[in-house]
Amino acid sequence: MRLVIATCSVDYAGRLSAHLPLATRLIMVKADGCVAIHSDGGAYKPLNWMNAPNRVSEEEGRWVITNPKGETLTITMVEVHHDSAHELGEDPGLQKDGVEAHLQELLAANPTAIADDLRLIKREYFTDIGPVDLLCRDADGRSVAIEIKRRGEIDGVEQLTRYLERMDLDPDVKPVRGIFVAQIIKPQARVLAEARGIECVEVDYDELRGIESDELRLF
Amino acid sequence: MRLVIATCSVDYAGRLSAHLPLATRLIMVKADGCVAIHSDGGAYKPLNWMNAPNRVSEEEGRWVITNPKGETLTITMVEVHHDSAHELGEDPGLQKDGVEAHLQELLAANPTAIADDLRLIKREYFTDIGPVDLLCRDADGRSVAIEIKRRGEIDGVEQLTRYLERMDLDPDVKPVRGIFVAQIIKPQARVLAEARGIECVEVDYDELRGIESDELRLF
DNA sequence: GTGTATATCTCGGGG
DNA sequence: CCCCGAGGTATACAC
Repeated sequence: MRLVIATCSVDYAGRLSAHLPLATRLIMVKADGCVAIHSDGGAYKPLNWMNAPNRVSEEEGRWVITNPKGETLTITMVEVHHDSAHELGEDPGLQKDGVEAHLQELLAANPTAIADDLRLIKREYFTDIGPVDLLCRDADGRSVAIEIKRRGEIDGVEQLTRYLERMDLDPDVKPVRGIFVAQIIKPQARVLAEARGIECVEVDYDELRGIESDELRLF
Repeated sequence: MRLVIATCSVDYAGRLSAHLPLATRLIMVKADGCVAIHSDGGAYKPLNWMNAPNRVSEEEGRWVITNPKGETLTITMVEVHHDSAHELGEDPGLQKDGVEAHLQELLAANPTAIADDLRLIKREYFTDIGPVDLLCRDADGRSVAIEIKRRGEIDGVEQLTRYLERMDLDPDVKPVRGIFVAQIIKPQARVLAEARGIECVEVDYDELRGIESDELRLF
């Protein structure tokens, strides 16, 4: 990784045009060639950047970085205050716990935590407009499409609505019951869901993990 | 801005849990206190971070960064390879051209670029579920709701659908005509839009800018 | 503060 | 390659 502190101006031309007036900034060049220009504040997002793959042409006081789409990032250097390179090596990568996929796994294993008459038919059931998180059947033999979110907002209701709309085109499964499941469901999302006949269920991640480990303990 | 290259492991506990095994990484601390941990590849997004405002407790070989929500980022340092600080000063900030707002301005000034019988009634017309980008009227006196995107995808169609649904509740404006406008409309979005009776129009930003400057030239 | 929409979103997975 | 969905999304802006 190369770290350059320089007084520079920057221009990006690509999906939009963006210009940075002259100021002192950090230019970070990673081993894969990606370049990011950071100011001394404003969260982790750089002011300007160019992802790998790209080609860097480094001339006297002027770097031009071009990617395969023809987008360019031009850095005009007025003064370089610091320039160092560091060997970092490969990164083993980030391990996450508590994302939607885990919630989906737990609920697939315990669909009765959503409604007590559900049994799982398929995880990631593919319609032609996208995958339904869980497809279940209820005690009446009806198909139940379940959309799972960590946070239940309007987007998720729209997503489930699209799937229901699509599945209802098949007379064999129609009418499909819809359930929107999340750790927290925002009031607006709840209103929209219920107006469309979609049930809302809030679940607790830690509690589900508890159920899971209780079941494991039985073996 | 402080730049530290260190062999470290990192743990984040907050909205989810995330762990970084021991490796050599860049730790960037900005003047506003935000901390970002970068590997030597993988675009501009750090592996882990903590935005300002936060509190940093820096002990021997162990940094604990806590934010007001109680989320914590713990960095366990095994070896520090580099540690430098740099005065960058204020950044004048990024100037952008070509974002959705500009497209909206251009189309508000030239609604006939969308359909030749349109005249503008209101930009950012507020319904109680959100703002319609442009509200126009056509030659037949019908209300026309226009949603503008740089890239036309399914989300935008859903958004416009919600507005149309809402506006159709008012018998005085019903039925409202909907037009989805974007520089590029993805096939899926087009299918969904047309299935819902929403027209699709692709526009060219540079061409619109041309129209605009031609009109200015007339004065 | 909540709610809504944008983003050069980034990133990963599947066809 | 594109499409689609998740994200500790972040960020800006209106109410």
